[in-house]
Amino acid sequence: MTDSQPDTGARTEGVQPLDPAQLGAYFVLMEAVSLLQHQVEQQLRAEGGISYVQFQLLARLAHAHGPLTMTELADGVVYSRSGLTYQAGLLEKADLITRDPSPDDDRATLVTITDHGRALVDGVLPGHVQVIRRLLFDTLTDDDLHHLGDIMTRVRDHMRAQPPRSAASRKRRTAPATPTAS
Amino acid sequence: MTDSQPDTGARTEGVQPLDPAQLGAYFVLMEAVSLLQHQVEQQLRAEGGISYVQFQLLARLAHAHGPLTMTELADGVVYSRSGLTYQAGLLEKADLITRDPSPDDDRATLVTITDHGRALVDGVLPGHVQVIRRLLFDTLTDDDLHHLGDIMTRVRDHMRAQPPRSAASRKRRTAPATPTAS
DNA sequence: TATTGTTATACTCTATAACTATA
DNA sequence: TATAGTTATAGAGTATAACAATA
Repeated sequence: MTDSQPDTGARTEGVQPLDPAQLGAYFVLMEAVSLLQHQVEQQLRAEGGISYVQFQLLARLAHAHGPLTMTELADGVVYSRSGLTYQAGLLEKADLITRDPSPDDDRATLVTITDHGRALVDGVLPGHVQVIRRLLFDTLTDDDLHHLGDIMTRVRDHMRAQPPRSAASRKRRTAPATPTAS
Repeated sequence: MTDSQPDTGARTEGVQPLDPAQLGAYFVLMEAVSLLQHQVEQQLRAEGGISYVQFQLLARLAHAHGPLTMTELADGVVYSRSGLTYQAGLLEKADLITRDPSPDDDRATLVTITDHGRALVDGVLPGHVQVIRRLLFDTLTDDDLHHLGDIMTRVRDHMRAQPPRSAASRKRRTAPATPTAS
């Protein structure tokens, strides 16, 4: 938080306020997911010694058919290149992944999950599933479930299709390079 | 991440795996909200110089009719007492809140939002609303909206009613586990 | 020139434990 | 004894900018 307040006055004139139902839905969504994230982090930390970000990276690698480049791996999980390098460094040190130069593109790094990494994902998954079933699915009907999946898929696709907001849009997803406008 | 892997073997035998629709809905939910959180943080930081947590605290105070104690303020927003003290310190330093001893209970601290704090919330809200409308509500029908709100309200209430999971349940969560009118 | 990835660095945030003071 | 809050401190994570190497 900066001491002086940045431009609060971004062309906000004439903005229609959300109706209470919309605002309420938004806040409840954020609150519920925040609680869920917290519990999920606890479970992953306790049973696997990893964060949710690390779990996502490992799960993505475990699900892929072969190695992924750093850029492919980052997509949607981490929002800065250096952030991914940091996480990859931790995962490599823990022998959960390996990094090797790509034969196709000498700039690229290929990331591969190790047997140890797969074992960790497999070991952690049942407990993970238990948590999300207990917290999320126990209160949902089949109809709720499908509606939720449908809604969030649409929302996600919509957000991914959006041009990176802050003007300078040339950079790809991994590095929005948003110059803290002020 | 620890070097040695903690107990992965929490009684996970016989756990029914989630079906693909459930797992998919879960992952999409987490991904979509993560993207949303990121965009929202950007907007708040750029236009108000505050984080989402700080925005929540200020919004809660602005919405309340009077001052709140630290404990009341923490509810659901922050998961450790020291975390709240830290955030309150920042907000106080920026003249967005004040902290005073409570006349009713000499152990308690009463937190009050300042005019500056209210102005900040008011100034930041239109842009905030723009962002969530553009990212979230533009793709949702009225039916989606109500279903989403309904679902997440149920999920939140369910999670708040859950007993603190981690075996050693001695410590009360920062949150008294009481519904928040929305 | 643009892209891939790493490094150095500074900063924000969170959480545990020890502590004070009051109920 | 239990609760409210603060402090000290340590650790995890993130982002920016500068950099090297390749396409």
